[in-house]
Amino acid sequence: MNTPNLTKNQALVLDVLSRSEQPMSAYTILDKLRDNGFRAPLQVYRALEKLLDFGLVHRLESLNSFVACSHKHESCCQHHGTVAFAICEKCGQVSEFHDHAIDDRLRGWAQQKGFKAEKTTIELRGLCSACMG
Amino acid sequence: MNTPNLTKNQALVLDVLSRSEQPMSAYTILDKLRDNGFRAPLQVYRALEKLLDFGLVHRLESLNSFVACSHKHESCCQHHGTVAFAICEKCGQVSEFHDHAIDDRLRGWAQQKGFKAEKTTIELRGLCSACMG
DNA sequence: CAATCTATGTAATAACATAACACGACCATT
DNA sequence: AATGGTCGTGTTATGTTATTACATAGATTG
Ligand SMILES: [Zn+2]
Ligand SMILES: [Zn+2]
Ligand SMILES: [Zn+2]
Ligand SMILES: [Zn+2]
Repeated sequence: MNTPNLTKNQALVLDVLSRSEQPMSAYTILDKLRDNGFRAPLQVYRALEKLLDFGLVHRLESLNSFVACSHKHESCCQHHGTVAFAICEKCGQVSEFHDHAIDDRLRGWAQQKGFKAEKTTIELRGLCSACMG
Repeated sequence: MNTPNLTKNQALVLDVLSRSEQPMSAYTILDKLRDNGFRAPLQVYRALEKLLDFGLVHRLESLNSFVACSHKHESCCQHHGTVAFAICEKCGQVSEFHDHAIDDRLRGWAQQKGFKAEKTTIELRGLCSACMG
């Protein structure tokens, strides 16, 4: 999916997410954008839907929250395939990474089972190095 | 975690989940158990919490739903480490599997980054072989 | 018995997400 | 210019998922 020009609301939502150190729920984003005229959850959800399509934002399923993609300038490949997330329970920091070996294993399983995967979620919850005692 | 005797409510919830072909939300479980005296969501959530602890039930994060564990009698290992799920969008069927190579890769990444993973979620959404055109 | 722990019941509320309808901007075709 | 279509938007209401707070009852134990 290529990334066309963003609309006003999309740009606002992406901006808020990009500045955040932590994942944000749709309602947290809404609160941050009240001063910009946001009044209702749908304004956030509609923007998020597009940003997810464009690959500019990821949804963390285990958190019902969203993060800006941090994969952009990586050397190994252009458009990421499956992305994995490590989420610190304490400080909330999210590390986005991908691993082609894991992709391969999952693809192999799917092929063998005749399963056609449209979307893959990989999320680690735990403690980041900075937060470990 | 060893599995002690289940309480009445835990047994009811596990029974409903075990009979289901598909994952169930807490509220769907609640509806199924109205005739057994269930009146409030908390009765379900409390039972689920314990069943998750015991490893008898898994939560599907991308669905906000729950399935009974189907990993019990597998040959390769006793207690599963990380479990992955393939979820058919059409028929709802869930296949639970695990892959030690994936575990190893994730463990390797975590070790390298100093991340201590407490819980890992792997979910594939797509179409099962029976549902593909 | 008193203290404590666990399971339970109930009501209220919080948090997350979508449906339905309306309106205006934009653009292509006529 | 008028028509129709798509898209983004605004607003209200509603649906779905999960938790907080408080109360009760039974089992356990010192
Ligand atoms: Zn890559
Ligand atoms: Zn941390
Ligand atoms: Zn195994
Ligand atoms: Zn299917």
